[in-house]
Amino acid sequence: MSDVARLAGVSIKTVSRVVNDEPAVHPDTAERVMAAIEQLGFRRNLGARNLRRGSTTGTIGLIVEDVGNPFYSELNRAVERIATSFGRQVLTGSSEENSDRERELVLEFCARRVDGILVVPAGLQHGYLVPEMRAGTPVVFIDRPAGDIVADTVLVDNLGGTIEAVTHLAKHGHRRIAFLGDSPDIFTAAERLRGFREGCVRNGISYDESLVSMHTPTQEFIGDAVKRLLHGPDAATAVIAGNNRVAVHLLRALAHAEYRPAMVGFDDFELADLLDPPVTVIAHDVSALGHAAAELLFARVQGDQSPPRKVVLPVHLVARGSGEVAP
Amino acid sequence: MSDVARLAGVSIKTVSRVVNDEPAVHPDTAERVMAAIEQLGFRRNLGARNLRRGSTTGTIGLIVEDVGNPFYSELNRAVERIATSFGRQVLTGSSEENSDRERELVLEFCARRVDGILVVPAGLQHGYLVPEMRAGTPVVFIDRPAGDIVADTVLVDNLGGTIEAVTHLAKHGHRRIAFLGDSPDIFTAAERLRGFREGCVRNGISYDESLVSMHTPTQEFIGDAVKRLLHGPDAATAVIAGNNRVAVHLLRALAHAEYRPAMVGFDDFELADLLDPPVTVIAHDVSALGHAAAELLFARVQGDQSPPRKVVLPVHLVARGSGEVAP
DNA sequence: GTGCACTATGACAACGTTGTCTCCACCCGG
DNA sequence: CCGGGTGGAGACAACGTTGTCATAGTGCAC
Repeated sequence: MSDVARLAGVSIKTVSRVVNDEPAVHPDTAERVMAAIEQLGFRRNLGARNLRRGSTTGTIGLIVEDVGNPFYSELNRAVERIATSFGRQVLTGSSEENSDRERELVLEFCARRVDGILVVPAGLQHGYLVPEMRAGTPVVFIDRPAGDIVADTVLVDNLGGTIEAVTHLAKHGHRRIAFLGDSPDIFTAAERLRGFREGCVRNGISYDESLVSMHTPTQEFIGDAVKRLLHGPDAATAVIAGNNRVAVHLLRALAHAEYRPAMVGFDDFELADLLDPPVTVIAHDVSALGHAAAELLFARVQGDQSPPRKVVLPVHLVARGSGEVAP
Repeated sequence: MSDVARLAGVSIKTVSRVVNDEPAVHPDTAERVMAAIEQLGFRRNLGARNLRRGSTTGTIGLIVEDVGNPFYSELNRAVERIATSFGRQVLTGSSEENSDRERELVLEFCARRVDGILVVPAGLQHGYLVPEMRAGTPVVFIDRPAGDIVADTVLVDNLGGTIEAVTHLAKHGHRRIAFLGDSPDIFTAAERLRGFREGCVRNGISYDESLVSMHTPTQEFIGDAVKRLLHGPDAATAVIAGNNRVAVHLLRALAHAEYRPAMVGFDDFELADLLDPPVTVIAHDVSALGHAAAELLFARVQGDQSPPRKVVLPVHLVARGSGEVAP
């Protein structure tokens, strides 16, 4: 900046005035300055600017389990859209379902003085966030609630969705329904299992724990579960996949099976409609999830001091075929 | 920081020493300082630190067409992995295939003093990058080359891949092959079309322009193309989808067709193996693309001054069924 | 000619850090 | 008792900006 000032024969303050479009600069001077800027390829240093002005950095942080998972990348996109409309940029990070990594990312983002943080929490301990939030960094939890603090949260109706799935299968005559969920440490997985149980009760089906499998989904693990739960004389005639990862592995495990149970998945996914049979799912609007969370965050950024809010977004069953077959 | 210093009864420089783990601080003093930090919830301001030290900001920028597209989110993930290993964080942005937006994002990132930029370019004009690159911000182009400047680039073998696709179909007896590509303004689309043409020549098939359709893929447009190219007496017996978006729309358009042509897609995608028939694709390792680009970027960040490099990653055909049917 | 408002510009401090230099107290060997 | 080394700590400037205030020059009404 001082180089530009020297070249243009003005003070550095005048350069500042020009780059900030402040009035009260003579057009000729402004032009000289612009020329110097052009010639030297000057860009103002936003870091220094933010420091001096004490203003916000114009960035927000987004922490998800894995930015490469289509579910989270759709969320990412929705968040980015809102951020852009508020003139902010997005720092992203993958926690890999590891709470230490989550914490590391959050603190790093705070040190960078992001204007706010959106997080799909991996752990259940969020006390470390209290000083940050008190220091004025708003935090909104997405898809899963905070472990041990009260904070803004946007969720989907996991319970209602799974109940609906069970009811749907029961309506088509199924009495033995298996549930394959993600690790029970994950809020959504636990909640959906709760919904499964509740759904059984409401439909007069005795809840059978031996038809439930909760584990981080890998092809191998799901394959084993399929062998165990969907074969033999007492096999389940229908299965619910607890999330999109489980669903994909399950579909692959069933691909060459002689017998295909009825199936409903939680979370919609691309091409579900083109499979044979098309996959019935409990769908929810991931974009809406990101949208709502980001809107809430920016309300906080702009000074909204109202009590922490909890938003629960609706889900709906999309019947495509796989869930409508009789036992 | 001065608050911490006051509370601990030391100078602010000593606080700095403590937070930076510098030696030559008395353990008792350090403990007092730590306690004060804890009590006040102090976090050092990374912006100010970077300003003072003149060091890098520890961030890199990644610009893709759409962070929500699974192809780019996988790329994003690979980039993040490398960035993390270098202790950097990633700012992401979607250009939406709009070169003005791309430019805006790049300049914004530069103003934030990112250590480097990875970009899947939307436009063909990159002169605006010259001052930035001269100022020391390395830029690596991913998936598509820079329009009018020489710069590091990582591509996949679009030409070879499409030739292979044509050859594969020809080997299975097809002589009338349609090509559905993305907008010809996009480098990869144009390059794959070139490969299609070359593939026809090499296999003694006369290149028929009426069997080619190049357009931003929408369900409607692909549906029309299918009606036009794959019906009637002179219809194509096989079709090549120019990228993953085209493939998905094409599959949907063909889902309920009475006649299914043979098909090969460029870009692999999830569940391609579970469709009926499973989709034969020209696959390439998207993670490797991000990996290679990020590695190259960090080499530059760390001072590698060698001439700009152009890396072309191999592709390979994955025969799954859809491409192995006779006319 | 004097006073006043107004325009265009500059000097300087400050944002929150850290690098450099200096200072003081203490210990040790001679 | 003195000189020199060492360990611990502070004063100060500087990073690249911008907000505040001051200044010089101009035009205009009295």
